[in-house]
Amino acid sequence: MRKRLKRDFFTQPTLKLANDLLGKFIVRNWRCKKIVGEIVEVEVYKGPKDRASHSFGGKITKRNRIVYKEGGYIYIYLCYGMHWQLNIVSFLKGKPECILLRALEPKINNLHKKTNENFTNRKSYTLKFPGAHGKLVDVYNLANGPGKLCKYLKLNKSFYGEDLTRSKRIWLEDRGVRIKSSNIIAAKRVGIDYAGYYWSRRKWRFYIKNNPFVSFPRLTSKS
DNA sequence: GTACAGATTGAG
DNA sequence: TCAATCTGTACT
Repeated sequence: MRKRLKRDFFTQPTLKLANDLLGKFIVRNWRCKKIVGEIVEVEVYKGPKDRASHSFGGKITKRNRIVYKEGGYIYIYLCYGMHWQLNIVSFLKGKPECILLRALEPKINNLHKKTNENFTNRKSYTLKFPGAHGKLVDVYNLANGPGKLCKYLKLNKSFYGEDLTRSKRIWLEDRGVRIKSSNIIAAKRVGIDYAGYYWSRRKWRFYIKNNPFVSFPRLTSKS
């Protein structure tokens, strides 16, 4: 089952959509190949009340204007001058809310077939496969963070405003995976302590329980 | 025009 | 623990 997700999926209320995104597949058409990943970790930004959101206070800028559209568009921006961050605009037109994709479980063709010859199974979480230039790449470190995720999917500024329901180079699919709510962990968002006690402690980061592909952010302060 | 901080990452 | 690297935003 491979069903492309349509507008009605993306216009769901943001917190509901965030939970529904877990287990969905993101597909990137790149040079006649498909780069695929299963979404395993997301984070909600619910402006204009949310102090951590780029649309806090109803602010509209050239950068964030896309989040005022209805759900299904891509909001992508550069962070720290070098890392792209992929967000999916959610909910209704005029509601500036979005969901940051933080980690994917990469789906690589013939992963298991190749395992016998080229893969080395070391510790529990170090599965490796030969990358583009013959170099060994750790699958678990390929898309376990918002910046690395964009690198894996080969995304850049040109995807700003891309419509996930129509685009020929990137879209989302339902492949029949269902994540039970008891297997979804809600946690504090990452890297937004500047938003103050109330907003930074909201548990709007969601990830699949026990999934080894989620990001492991360093603890900068007490959790 | 200028100053500054940031929804991160990988190296030391 | 720290620097890389650039753009939006809020000032002068």
